[in-house]
This record gives sequence, structure tokens and C-alpha cells, in this order.
Amino acid sequence: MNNYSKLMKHKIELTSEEILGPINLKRTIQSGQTSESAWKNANGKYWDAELITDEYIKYEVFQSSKSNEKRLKIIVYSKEFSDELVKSIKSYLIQIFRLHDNLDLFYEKFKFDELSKTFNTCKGLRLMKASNLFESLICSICSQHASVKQWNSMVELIKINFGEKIKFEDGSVFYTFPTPEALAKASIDKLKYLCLTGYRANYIQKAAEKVFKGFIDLNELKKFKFEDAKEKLMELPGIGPKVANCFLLYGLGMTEAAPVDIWIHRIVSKLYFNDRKISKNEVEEFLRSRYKEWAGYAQLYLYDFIRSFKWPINLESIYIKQQ
DNA sequence: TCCCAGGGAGGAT
DNA sequence: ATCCTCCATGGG
Repeated sequence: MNNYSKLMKHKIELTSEEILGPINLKRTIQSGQTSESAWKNANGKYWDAELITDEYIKYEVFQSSKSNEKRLKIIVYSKEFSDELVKSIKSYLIQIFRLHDNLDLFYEKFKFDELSKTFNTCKGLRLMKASNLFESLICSICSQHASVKQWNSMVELIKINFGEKIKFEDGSVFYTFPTPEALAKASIDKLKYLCLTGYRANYIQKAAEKVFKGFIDLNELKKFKFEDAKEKLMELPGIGPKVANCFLLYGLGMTEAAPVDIWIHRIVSKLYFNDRKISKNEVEEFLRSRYKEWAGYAQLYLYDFIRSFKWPINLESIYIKQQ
């Protein structure tokens, strides 16, 4: 008696008809965006699960060795298989990997800009859109003053300790992200000592409480003007300009947002201002006015680019890597 | 041992 | 407005 046989694999694909420009799956998933924690990698395939047509569906996404192709391969695990399911999975993936963002247009538009220095290294890197706004908000809070690796593990521990455990019939286990109510009622000590969130535990619990009690409606923020949404977010404890921008960009998908962290501050100062002293706020305004609706992408490319080097950077190495 | 990590809050200047 | 310092914790 094994019930593994109940779960069947179904292969589907997203091709250049549905993907505008290249996608580099690995680079995208590993780029530390606060839409969600990084998907797990099992022998070259990234997998996740999502509530689709009323139940949690597990799927694997991967590419062939040539990683900049306009193609995503997908394996869906389910008992039953229908055209509707295929359609739902596809449209879900198109949404979260933002496959309708035309990266070819982006590269063309800025091919003579300073930003083009990052294109070779980062080609195919895409913004990710959160599937769960509350999760993205907490990810953004956790990311403050912590490495990507560290905040990812905080979020995984939050899911394990406060989320719902889903066990698939192939033996793999998945934890959902907890509801605002669950984290609002969580003890600070558990958040701190079980989830290793440190001083952020207070912020997390308070922010969850504000969401749970309706002080702020994350979905409603989509209808706000950018500045208004940002201002509202910054009323929450632990949310300053950088974290707010992360949520606006990776959570709500407002691509005009430009989160400025220590790395962006450094590279923008160096590449655009000849290392002149410049405030974080000035950097944000600079990126937003220069790149407009592509500011989020510009920020992502600069961030991913500079993180592939060691600090301090000498410009020579950047030019060499461009060859 | 010291320094840093996708910062923010509170306070002093 | 700009400049401190403190905040927990893990990793180099």
C-alpha cells in the first residue's frame, strides 16, 4: 500500500509566447527579494506550493543549463489534472515572476545608461511579486540589518513555528505563512528565541496586530498613490523608508519604488556621484526620477550586481567583468 | 575579538 | 534636517 501513486506528475511549459524577454530563474530566486523567502532547491529544480483551486498544489520550476532562455519548465504534482489547473498555474507563475515585464525593452531603453554595466552579469534577473502580502511585509521587516541568508532563515522558522503544516504524498513537507492573527497572538519570546528574529520580534508582533485589527489594509494600499501608501506603511513599528519601499516593490509590485540599503547607497554613490557624500533619501529620489517605472528594476540590478563583488570595489574590476 | 548584515527608533545637535 | 547610539543574532 503506497499512496504515492495517487500523486501524478504533469509537465507543462511557459515559452516565449508568454515570457517577454529572458528569465534567469536561479538568479531571480537567489537575489534576496522580500516578496517571500527563497524557494527550496531539490536537484536543480526549485519547488514551492500554493493554494490553487481550493487545495495546495506542489510544483517544480526549472530551466535547462542555458539559463537565460525565454522558457520555464514546470512539473505539477496533483491527483487530478485539468485544463483549468494548467491555466491557473500558468497565470500564477506569470504573475509572480512578472513574465509580462518586457526585459528586452528595459535593456534597449537603457543600453547607453550607466546601468547597462549590470546587464551582462544580471541578464534575465526579474522582480518577483508576492503571492501573500502579509508574508512580504514580514519578510521586509525581518530583512532589516540582517543578511539575506539570516532573514530567510527567520522566515522559515516563523512558518515552521506558526504556520500550517502541509504534507504531500511524495513525503515532502511545506509550511504556509501564518495569518496576521497567528502572529498578532504570538509571544515575543517565541518570535525572538524560536525564530531568531532578535529585536525585530517586537516589530513583527506589533505590525501583525495592526494588520489583524484592521488599522492597515494591505490590499487597500494598491489603490493608494505611491507616496500615500509609503506614508501609511511607515506608521507601522519597524517600518522606515527602506522596508516600506521593499514592500511597495516586492509586495505590491509598484515598480517605481527604489529601496535604498547600504549596498545601493554605496554603488550609486560610486557609479553616479563619483563617491561624493550623498544621503539615502537623495539616492532614492535620484533613482526614482532617472528610471521612473523601471526604478525598481534598476535598484534590483544594481543590488545584485554589486553583491557579486567584494567591497571595496575598484571600478577596473567592473569594466573587466563587462567583457 | 571585532566587524558586518537589503535599518529603524529615539534622542541630541 | 543631519548625526549619534542602541537594538539581537549569526557568520566571516
